[in-house]
Amino acid sequence: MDSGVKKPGVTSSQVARRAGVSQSAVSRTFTPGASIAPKTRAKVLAAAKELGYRPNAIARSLITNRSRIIAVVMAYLENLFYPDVLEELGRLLVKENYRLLLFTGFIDRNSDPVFDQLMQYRVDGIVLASTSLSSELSEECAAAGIPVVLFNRTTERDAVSSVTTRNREGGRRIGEFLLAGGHKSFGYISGLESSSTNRDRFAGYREALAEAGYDDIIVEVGNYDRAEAEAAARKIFARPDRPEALFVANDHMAVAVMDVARYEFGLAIPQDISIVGYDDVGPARWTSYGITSMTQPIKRMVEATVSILMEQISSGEIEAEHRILNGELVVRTSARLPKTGIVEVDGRRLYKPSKS
Amino acid sequence: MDSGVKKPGVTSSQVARRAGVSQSAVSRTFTPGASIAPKTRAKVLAAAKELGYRPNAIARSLITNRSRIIAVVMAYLENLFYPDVLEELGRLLVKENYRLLLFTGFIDRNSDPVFDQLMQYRVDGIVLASTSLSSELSEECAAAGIPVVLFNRTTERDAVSSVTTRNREGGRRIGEFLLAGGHKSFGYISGLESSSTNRDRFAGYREALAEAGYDDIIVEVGNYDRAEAEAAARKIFARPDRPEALFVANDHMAVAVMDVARYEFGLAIPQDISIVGYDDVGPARWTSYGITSMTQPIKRMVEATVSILMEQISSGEIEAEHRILNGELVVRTSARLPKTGIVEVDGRRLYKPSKS
DNA sequence: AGCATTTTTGCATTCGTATGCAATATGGAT
DNA sequence: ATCCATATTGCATACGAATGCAAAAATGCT
Repeated sequence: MDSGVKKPGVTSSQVARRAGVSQSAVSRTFTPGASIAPKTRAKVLAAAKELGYRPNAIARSLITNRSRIIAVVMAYLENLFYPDVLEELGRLLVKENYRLLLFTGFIDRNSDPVFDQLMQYRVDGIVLASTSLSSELSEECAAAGIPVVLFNRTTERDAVSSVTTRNREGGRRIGEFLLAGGHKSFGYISGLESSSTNRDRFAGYREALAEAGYDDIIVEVGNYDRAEAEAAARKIFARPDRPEALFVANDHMAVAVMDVARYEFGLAIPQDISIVGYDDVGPARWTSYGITSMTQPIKRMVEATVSILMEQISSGEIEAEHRILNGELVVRTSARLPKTGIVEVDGRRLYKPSKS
Repeated sequence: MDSGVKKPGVTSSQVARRAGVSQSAVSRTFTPGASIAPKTRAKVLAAAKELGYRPNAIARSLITNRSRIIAVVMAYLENLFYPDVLEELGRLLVKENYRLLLFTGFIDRNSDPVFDQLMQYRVDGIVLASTSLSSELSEECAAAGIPVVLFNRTTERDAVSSVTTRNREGGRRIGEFLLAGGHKSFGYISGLESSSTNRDRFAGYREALAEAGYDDIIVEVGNYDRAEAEAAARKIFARPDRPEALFVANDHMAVAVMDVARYEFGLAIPQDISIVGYDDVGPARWTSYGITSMTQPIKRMVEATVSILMEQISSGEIEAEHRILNGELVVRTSARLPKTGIVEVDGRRLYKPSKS
């Protein structure tokens, strides 16, 4: 009842004494590849087990100058895409013997406390999902030799790597799909206008439509937010020239838009309106929604992220690397089907037009 | 290009030299409440800024024997309840100047590597959500003076605290609600049968029904899993004596069950069947589902969790504490309404029968 | 100014582990 | 048994910051 102190914990010296060896021997026992005789090692392990010893990662970090911790900054967890990413990141990092220090919420202000904390723990790498970093901060990381990977975002900035999918091609594919479905008027509910992801998706969509002669897209801003997406949907659906086809910048918003369409405007999907989303997130697959959506291959994206980190950590070279993966357009029930171009792969229906 | 080494980073000694003071002075500058003259402090801060110095949290932890890291073990992130919890935990811990080390996936086996890692980082506390801990492990934590809090689960085990809601009363309330709605036959789709949460919810439900003379509840196991819940729903809906009312142990499963009811069995909700869930998770609020559901007050649950941790950390006393909060039954459209007992509070409709 | 307090400072040590180096032990070949 | 190459060990030190202690400086009081 006195205290307020955590119990000290067993140290390598205590184990050493118990095993009748030096502290160095204990250290070497727990250092893979170190020079230690099997017999000594066994003695040490026995003593360690008796005392309940575990190497102190903090002390180790201090001397190796490696924390084996990766900071992950992630916000917007209400979009199931990100929890999925997080779970996969956790899995892979553990496999590489790294720990995941999570920062939720955004890094927005300039001299950010979150960033400070992150640097104080001397993390070995940083993953930024649904968040960016000011240029000063990213340069500071580069200067400190800490690799930074943007997840599902990209930037021109030096020394910051990124993992994305071909958002522009994705947007284009969606445009082509809707055109092939025979639609004649088009709308778009955008994500955050400042995000590269949103810009690219829209650019591709617009290109595809423009090539077919459709230059007027009805655009409203949803900012990747449910409530804003609902508001945007209401504006679009209330128009006399309501579009026949609507691309919503991600599924998280598309779900909300579909509810507005059906329950506030009495629209039948896809008879009255076709809706296409992006991410192929959990709810997109639920029967109530069945959203036709561009897939983002989370597993491969996370693999790429981790591999960039591992590579840069072990080489010490922080040269920006940009991995861009392919997605697929999964066809479900939220949009009218084109006559051709739909193929079935592993039980999923994809849109793969067979042009040159 | 040679290297593979992280840049060493600025140390307190370098700052000290630059500022013309001792290393101690630098340390005291960054230690709140330490004895340092304002003038000296200013000099140090200036020098620190010039050099880009940040205290090394690792080195600090080593000597203070406090990592200011809380380990959070969480699985089952596809249930949006948990990402919500995680976000809130992150927010509160940062406010208390703690960091969040996340472990995804379950702790199942006995001598678990995850647990080892967690102990190696000398975390100051542990939060277990959607996961438990074997008795040996929890005792080991207690012995090491590390507080452990179970989130949304409980246990009889000494030295492990817990935060839950009144699941039994919740189940009972749901039973009463369905009875008041005039239903005559009842079903239950269970969560993990080993979880305290599931046991308590079902116990309360059964009690309420038994008191009204209904002893036969049709039960199928969903294990808190979407696919299993769908299978369970199919079994129940295919019965000739399909129940009029169905309590699904959480919303994550209830969503799946509703889709099966509507799209595979053509059932109208709530005309043909009433469905009630638990958690009041995001999708429960979406118009397509509108699930009548027992709320779990995430914010207050997280507050309780953090406050238990902070208290035990600062006192050094690891005495198991069990906080049990109240939930409310939010009434939406997935279940037939009783004639009385529905009140509106802050725009939400709640079921609050006015019995003694 | 002189003395007593209080505040501020620097010194030296400590936390628990890793590692270069020199010393010692081991094994093999002769 | 002797010698040499190799494997293993312990010693001593370093990592970066916090802190008890004593010395030094600043302040208050008469």
